[in-house]
Amino acid sequence: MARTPKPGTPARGTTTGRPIMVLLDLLGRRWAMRVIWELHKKPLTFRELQAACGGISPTILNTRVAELREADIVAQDGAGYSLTAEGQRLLKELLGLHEWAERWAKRKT
Amino acid sequence: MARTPKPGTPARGTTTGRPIMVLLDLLGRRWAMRVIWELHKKPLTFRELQAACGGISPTILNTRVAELREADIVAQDGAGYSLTAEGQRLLKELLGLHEWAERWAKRKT
DNA sequence: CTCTCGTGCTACAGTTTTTGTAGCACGACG
DNA sequence: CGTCGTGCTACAAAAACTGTAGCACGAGAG
Repeated sequence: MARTPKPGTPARGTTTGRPIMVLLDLLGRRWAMRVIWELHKKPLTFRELQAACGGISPTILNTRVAELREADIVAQDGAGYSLTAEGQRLLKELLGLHEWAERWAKRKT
Repeated sequence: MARTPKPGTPARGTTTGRPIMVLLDLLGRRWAMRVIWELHKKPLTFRELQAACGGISPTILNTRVAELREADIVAQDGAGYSLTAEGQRLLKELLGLHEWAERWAKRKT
């Protein structure tokens, strides 16, 4: 499959490697943010993570997890998968999205 | 193409329609966040937006823009495409990602 | 009116990504 | 040895995305 984007190298829709563009490419891949989200509470095994994501196929989970690991967002140790320090900081930003989503859901159509 | 996820209706990997899950599905589609990002400064025409995203194909741009419009994040008027009030709030959350990305790019490997 | 220009957008075929199911190889335990 | 749970791979089918071409429309010029 495709290459993991890294800051300083071209990503989808840009050749400059601007960090935000690289990040948007990385997080814009299916399940990427969800995986980070599901690791918020505690480390999970591969299969727990798979179940937490509603039965995502192992193929793509493995791909995403490998990318996030290369990006230093997720780590793997004996106990399974967990967020790195960077990953935890990123999760905090996703919490902002959570708040936004809650308000968004309440908007009157 | 696929259905636009809405809060309260099932999204990828969930049947509950939890707002954050719905949002992660919506934003996890290719180019979705990038489109929001590129509208930060001023409204853009379809073709300006296309160029801003590095030549994204019109097919998918149109799909994304329609989804974001249904989600009340992007609006379309005579002057082109722009962010709604909701969209502007969401953009602020993406700015958090920007800061994170800048620090991330500077980390020593 | 006609010609040109830029617009939003669609058609369509080709490619890449994602999905779903099956199951392998390994280590721990009995 | 047999069984269990683990991380993960194989592979074919389906869905998403890409790239190019070009249509239909409205505004402005002649």
